[in-house]
Amino acid sequence: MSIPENTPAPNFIRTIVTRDLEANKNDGQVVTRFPPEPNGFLHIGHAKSICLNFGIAEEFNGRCNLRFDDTNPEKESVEFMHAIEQDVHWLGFQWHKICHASDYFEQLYDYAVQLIEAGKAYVDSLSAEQIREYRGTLTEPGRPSPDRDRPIAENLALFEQMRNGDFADGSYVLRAKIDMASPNINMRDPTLYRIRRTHHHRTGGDWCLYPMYDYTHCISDAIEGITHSLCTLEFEDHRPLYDWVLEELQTPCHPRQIEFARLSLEYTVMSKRKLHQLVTEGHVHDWDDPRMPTIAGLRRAGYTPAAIRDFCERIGVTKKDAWIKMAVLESCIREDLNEHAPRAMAVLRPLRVVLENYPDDQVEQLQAGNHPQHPEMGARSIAFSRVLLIERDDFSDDPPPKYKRLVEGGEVRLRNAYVIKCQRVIRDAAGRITELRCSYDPGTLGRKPEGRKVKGVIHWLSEQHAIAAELRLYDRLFNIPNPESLPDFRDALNPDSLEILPDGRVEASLADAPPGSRYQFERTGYFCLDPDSSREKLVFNRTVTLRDTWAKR
RNA sequence: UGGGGAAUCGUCUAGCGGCAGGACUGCGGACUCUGACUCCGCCAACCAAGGUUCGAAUCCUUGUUCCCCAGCCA
Repeated sequence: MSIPENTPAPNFIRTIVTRDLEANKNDGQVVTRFPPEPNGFLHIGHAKSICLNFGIAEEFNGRCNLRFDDTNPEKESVEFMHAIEQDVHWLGFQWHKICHASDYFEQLYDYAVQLIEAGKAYVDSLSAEQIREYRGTLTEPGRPSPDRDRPIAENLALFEQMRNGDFADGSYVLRAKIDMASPNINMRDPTLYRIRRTHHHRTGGDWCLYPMYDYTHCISDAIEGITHSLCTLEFEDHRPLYDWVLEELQTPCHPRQIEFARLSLEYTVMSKRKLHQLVTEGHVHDWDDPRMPTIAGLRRAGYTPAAIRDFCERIGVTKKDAWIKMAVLESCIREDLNEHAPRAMAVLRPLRVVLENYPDDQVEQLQAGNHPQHPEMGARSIAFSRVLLIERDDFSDDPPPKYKRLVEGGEVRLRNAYVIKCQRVIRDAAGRITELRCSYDPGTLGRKPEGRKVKGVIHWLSEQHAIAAELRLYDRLFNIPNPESLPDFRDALNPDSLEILPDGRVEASLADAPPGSRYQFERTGYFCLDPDSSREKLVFNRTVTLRDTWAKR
């Protein structure tokens, strides 16, 4: 795993920060921030930003704030805020402090007054539609609003009245006075404040006037003494506005905005609007559904913070629009879990095996190592008896070439136990296999069989000792790499993204496993105990399958 | 002939005038009481055309393709 200890891979932002430090900019300080809007759960794309911002701060002995960009109360909530805090923390990062743009509302208001006094902002009575018309198009310049040259004193009075609630929602806005002919549309007198009589989750009913992102973000950065303000590519055209506000206001600190490419992951969607839709329309169970690309979903699926951080390191940071394959994420979690997850045996789709030459009333406690490469992880006992359960897939009455598992008349090794031979196949009236009658070779416990080679090894459970478990098998949520390319992304939803196996069995040693614990069920995949589990019924989520070079053939 | 960005193996990424390297994937093989892991090997790239230079992925010119922007969202 290539996380904190190792030197991180070079990227253009680290290069910039290193150069700034060498040039002794910002008094040798590095201060970053992760600025989510609390209007949804964090997803793997946010993890990239979190790892970048907290990672840069960590690497250069700086600080990173967690700042909530809570300027649009209509969509935000404390619930989302808490979920975000939990997720950042779970990823293993510690913020220097938690901040809220809403904490700066008073300062922001004062700064706006300064802007008005300097003749750099005005109160506009144009409607939203009119503002759009006046803005011009990509190829044609805009026209000035009739209110553009409103006298400063009048602007001041009006702005105060806006704050006092004297006007209806939407009747007035405060706009920056920049350049209606700018080729950059963001500079055509952008809106700074709008009137919204909405309860804010932190300031309650204190305000009916809320600042816009472009105005709020740069000032918040300046207030917090941010040195490097890292954001995604779509804000590149906003940088002139970011700089304009801070220059006009002569703030004590002027952070440098640097843009990088957001994460795009194949077979999922990343837009919050669409994730919202998946939840509210019931295509998934909740924000933490293991099929969701949210941090909470990945956590519930069994992903580890280390794997997610490793992933963010592996994908790199550039300005190029890139599509990351799901295989990269899966490789990260397999690498981590292969190393750290204890092994156990589980039978997903049981098939009964009766050992005809094994005493009816005998039970042996066999020892099984918890990790093949790490004996220090210990071992546990597994009961062995006359009636066993094996995986249905591990027997075939029509084996393909090179099939190494059990066939009629053939032998197979039971993992951590004996070699058995299939004598007879029992079928029901419909011809479906209901049971296998086998014999075991008592001389093969911990020993190779004599005079022959047994290639196959399969997992098993003693029927009377195994405990019931529901196994939830997850697959990709969408069946095309880029669902957002469709007119309606929901058309690409994978109908088989969840398969529930209600009649699975797991070994008894798992009876007291705590929710969230992760295991490798040998030969089938990595699983994580779901919070839906109860004493009566264990529920496991499949995090990811094992690599399977056989299945690929 | 609006503005802002980006182009390197299939994918992601390193490179900063001097042997195009790594990761994921794929394909062979070895090992194996997990068809896992591990190990060995292989396939595979500088968007194009010019120019500068002893030497160009890198510098210059001209193209091409892709992405973003016309919220009182962030």
